[in-house]
Amino acid sequence: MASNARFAAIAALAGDPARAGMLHALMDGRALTASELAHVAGIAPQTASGHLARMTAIGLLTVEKQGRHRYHRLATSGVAHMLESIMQVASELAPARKRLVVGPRDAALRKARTCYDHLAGQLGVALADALVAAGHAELAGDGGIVTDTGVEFLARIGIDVNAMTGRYGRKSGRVLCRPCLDWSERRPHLAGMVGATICAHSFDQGWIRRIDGTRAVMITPKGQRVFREEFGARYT
Amino acid sequence: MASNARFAAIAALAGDPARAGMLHALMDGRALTASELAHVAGIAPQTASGHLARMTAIGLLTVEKQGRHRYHRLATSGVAHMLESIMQVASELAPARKRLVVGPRDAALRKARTCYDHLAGQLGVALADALVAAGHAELAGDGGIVTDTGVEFLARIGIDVNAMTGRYGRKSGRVLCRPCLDWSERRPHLAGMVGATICAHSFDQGWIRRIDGTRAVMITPKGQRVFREEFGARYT
DNA sequence: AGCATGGTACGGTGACGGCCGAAGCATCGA
DNA sequence: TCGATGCTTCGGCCGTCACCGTACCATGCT
Repeated sequence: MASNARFAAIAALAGDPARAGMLHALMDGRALTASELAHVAGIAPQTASGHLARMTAIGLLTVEKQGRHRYHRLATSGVAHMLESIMQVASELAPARKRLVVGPRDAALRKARTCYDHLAGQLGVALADALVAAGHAELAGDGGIVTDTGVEFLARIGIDVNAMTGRYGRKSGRVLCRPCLDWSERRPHLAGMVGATICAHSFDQGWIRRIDGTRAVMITPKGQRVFREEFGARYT
Repeated sequence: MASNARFAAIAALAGDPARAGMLHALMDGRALTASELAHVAGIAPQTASGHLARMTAIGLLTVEKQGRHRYHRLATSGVAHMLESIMQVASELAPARKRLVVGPRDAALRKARTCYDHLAGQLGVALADALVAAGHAELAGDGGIVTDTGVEFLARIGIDVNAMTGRYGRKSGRVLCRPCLDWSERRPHLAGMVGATICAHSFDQGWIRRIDGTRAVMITPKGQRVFREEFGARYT
């Protein structure tokens, strides 16, 4: 079939180290400028410009210009999911010895970060674990659901898991969610509609805040209290 | 982080047209010989051999030798899922007008085929629709579940959805399943543990049979009866 | 043993593509 | 209006890699 060419083109775009770095940086769902992306990829701005143009042309990225800046972001959540699944394979295939922490910047990422539109890292996994332990959610490799008590629990905290129903095409009578395997913790955390809603609410309430311009987030004192006492999450 | 290199290497391997063709052919979960793969990719055997060696070396494929044949297959279901998600992006980004049927071989694929370990095409979608319509399953973009009546219904047909529990790491009290977006029908069908079990059972019972050496399957008369009368599936 | 077949190294060729320097546009601030 | 900044286009260099012809190894059949 003809779509094979498209498949190869997309995978090839993701297959260059420089572009992979940019896509990786965009995995937090934010929009970054060409200069920022050039910096994270370690290449000259002209080179980055070319890469970005190609990825935008094929539809992996969308760009919106504001003044003299051009903000690039992942075009769809499907793209984010594709990147996730490649990372998943990459970590499956990684030799077991290669599991060492490389630096303080990495440590912050492992602690808590965003993964496109939801929370990951120790925080993300701990929240997922806590919800499962309390019987508020059920997770398996194939999928997951939020139980009735979970819906109630989240509503009490101020999170309406039905708010984004439309966007995720929910037809079911139950609240479904998607597990997403964490590359640092190697355990599932909450993604999909529910994960995105929790993450957005956490930013809104000031429970978490972005660290400078990275995917890493810091947990505010208020967040510490909420995550530990309300959710019952346990993390170091 | 260092795993970025692995990410890029994997995506780059998938990003070559010839290799993409081979991976695509392996998406049905079967093991194919180097010659067969060279043929579907339209390249010389030596070239294919090199490609296969590289993909095996990085862990995308596994190979088992039988006599003078070497059978290659996708290493893990994670690899299949990665390929799926790339195809998903490729079809999202495809221009709308490009949706034409190209030939009889393609027609067979659209009718019914395997997608790694489960059923896809019109048959796969029709089965999923029928199960949802009967209240036996619930599907959304994020995930899906088989209801209690669904478990009972499938058990009556001879399909034990709990049989493969271990392999899929199910911890939940409910039977979860994974929706997989069909590239030809553009609608979700049943994947994951449940989809794999149904597919395997359908082969066992002689409801479907492979067409020569392709991903396409034909529906036997017995299968026609079962799918229509038992499942209540509607397809042309 | 002898031959055919499936599959794998090796070397050379050609092309695609990543990279940056230099130059050109657009936008913002003074 | 002038300069600074963000970004893009152009041109040329260079490395990488896909490809196949040839040759070589392994298995199986006769």
